[in-house]
Amino acid sequence: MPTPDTSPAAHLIAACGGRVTRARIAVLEILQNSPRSLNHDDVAARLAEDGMPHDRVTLYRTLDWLVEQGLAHRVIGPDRARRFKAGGETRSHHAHFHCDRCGHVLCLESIRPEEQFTLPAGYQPERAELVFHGTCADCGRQRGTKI
Amino acid sequence: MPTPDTSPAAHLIAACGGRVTRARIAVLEILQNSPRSLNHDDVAARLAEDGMPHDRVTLYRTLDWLVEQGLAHRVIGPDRARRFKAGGETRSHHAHFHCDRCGHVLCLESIRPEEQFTLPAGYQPERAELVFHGTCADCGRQRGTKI
DNA sequence: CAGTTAATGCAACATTGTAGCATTAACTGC
DNA sequence: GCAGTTAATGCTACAATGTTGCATTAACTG
Ligand SMILES: [Mn+2]
Ligand SMILES: [Mn+2]
Ligand SMILES: [Zn+2]
Ligand SMILES: [Zn+2]
Repeated sequence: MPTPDTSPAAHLIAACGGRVTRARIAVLEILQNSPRSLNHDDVAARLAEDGMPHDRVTLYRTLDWLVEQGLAHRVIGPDRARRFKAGGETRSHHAHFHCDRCGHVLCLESIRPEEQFTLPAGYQPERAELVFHGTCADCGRQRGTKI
Repeated sequence: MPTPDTSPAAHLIAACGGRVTRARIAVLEILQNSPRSLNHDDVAARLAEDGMPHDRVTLYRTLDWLVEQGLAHRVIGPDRARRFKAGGETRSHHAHFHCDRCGHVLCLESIRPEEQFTLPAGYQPERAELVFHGTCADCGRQRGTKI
């Protein structure tokens, strides 16, 4: 029986008013420790590695909850699977880069497409999603290496 | 037994070198006659209305073929279903607008995000997808009317 | 520590998209 | 026009992703 979790992740979750469960702590820490966005399967695999597997449905609900609370954000990608990353994006909505070689989705925090474009009359945009496709820095360096 | 179809759609299909089938003609004309993008179900419903229903799988393959040939293009949207619109987009890759009220996806031909942004060193972008979310011109005009 | 209730696990289902293969129909050459 | 060839279609079964309902568990409360 582990002592009550006092990790930063646990504190963030507690601050939202929800219950601080092992699943939420573990998932949020996995997102926080990953440099790139993860889909449900990625998270499930890491949970299993760490010896705490969870049901598929729990994972869907946990990730949705983290997004609702602003502790994670969804990344739009070309495949049908949703991807997630730690941190909200309501304020700083940034662009993303999808690598066609390794399949990773990375955040481009420096690029914020909001208010960069003038829409035709009548349209009332509330947010913009910008996704680049191509070769990421890692894959561009190691040509020919299949990750 | 209808006479050989000499519609513009049939000519476009013939110019691609593929067989000019009823399914391809009907689907392409449906896309051409729609002001907004359509998903597979939308197209299937219109085909059924016109008295020529087709198998689900045929529709998937037909739409994919039209995109391969450059006669249609895929629209990225927030839901899991792909949407299609007549016309290629290899050259003029434009932005799209997703209306949160009526759910329609519209093309913003005037907005082309390519080469508008400078990426961090190492990234080699090949194309960009830009999607706005908000209220479309129609929904902004007719407040409270549910389409 | 016991009681309350949110969170979880499980099973079943829904949606979207694919693969294999037999059948049909569009083209080709006559 | 007609027969032969083969691309396209229809059908079935399946895969991947996500959702719903409900019984059980575990996190909080006092
Ligand atoms: Mn991001
Ligand atoms: Mn378009
Ligand atoms: Zn890469
Ligand atoms: Zn609208």
